[in-house]
Amino acid sequence: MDTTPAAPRTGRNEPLGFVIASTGQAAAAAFEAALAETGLHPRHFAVLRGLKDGEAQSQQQLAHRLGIPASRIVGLLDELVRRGFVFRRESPADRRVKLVALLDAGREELQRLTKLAGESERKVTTGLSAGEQDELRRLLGIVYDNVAVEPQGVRARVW
Amino acid sequence: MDTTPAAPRTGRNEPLGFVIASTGQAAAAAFEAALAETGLHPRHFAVLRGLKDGEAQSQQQLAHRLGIPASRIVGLLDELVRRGFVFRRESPADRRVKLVALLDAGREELQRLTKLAGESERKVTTGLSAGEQDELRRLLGIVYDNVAVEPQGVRARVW
DNA sequence: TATTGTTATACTCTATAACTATA
DNA sequence: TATAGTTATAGAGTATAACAATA
Repeated sequence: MDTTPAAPRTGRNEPLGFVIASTGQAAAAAFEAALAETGLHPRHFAVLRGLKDGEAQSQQQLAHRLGIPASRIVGLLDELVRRGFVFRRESPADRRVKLVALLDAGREELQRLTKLAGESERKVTTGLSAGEQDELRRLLGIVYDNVAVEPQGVRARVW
Repeated sequence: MDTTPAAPRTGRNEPLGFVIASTGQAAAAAFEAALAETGLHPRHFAVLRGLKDGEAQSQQQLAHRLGIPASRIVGLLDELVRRGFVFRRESPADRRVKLVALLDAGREELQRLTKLAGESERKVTTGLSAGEQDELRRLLGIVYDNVAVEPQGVRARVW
């Protein structure tokens, strides 16, 4: 017998909030699936992107900029260091601080992930004209400002 | 010093997938917050809605229809029974089966939750004309069909 | 005393599978 | 044997707070 639960049909009169939430979840899941072959999570991608601007920076600067709790950035960086994508070194100015930056392998991995992200983005936008994509962005921006608790224009960290 | 992490600014060139995902998360969080005063989770709301059509039904029918795993419906119903919103009784035809249905208090609670959901929905749609809401629905429908793994038109359960 | 990075603890969530009582 | 409902267990994920080193 069929044991898989039948999800509710998309009633045309489901609340818009529900439609947005479930579409958002599906999009996030699709992106996570797109990265799965690398063994990395979207958050690792976010960290690598946060490091791409060259200059070595402290872990806390990085975490703060990405909206990642300080206690969580450690594990993410551990994994990236373990894979040889990132290195840590002591700050000469303050020995409490660890400066982190990309290695060449990390730059390559970032390219690879960016390519996968682009494919995922293309999948998301299939069938939407450039104008429709702009319109969707605009409408979601309005919704976001309506519901977000954060200061306006600041998005919660999903990836 | 400021310890709250600064979330990344909504760059206008963030991938659309990210914009959708973070907006979806914010919408879901807003709805959950709207229900918080009742002490119930959006999933309880979904269960009550699933029961509103009167006829008593087995827990598994209900779980299957809502896309909730069988082992999870139990706890949700426990809470609703505890609050006097729902009752369980043995099926006369098959004593393994428990039929569940709304009590009057459950119907009242459902109304209350529906009202809160409506307020949340109004908050989501503030500043959007009816036409824009339709357009947003349409565009998200395209995206959903692009990325969803489920059979088309079937939405994952968020609430 | 305060701060950076780190680790440990405790807590929530959830999926899985075991278990019971019926069929 | 199979099924409905239930419960137990284990694992992932995460937030919080404790901690060591340094300022």
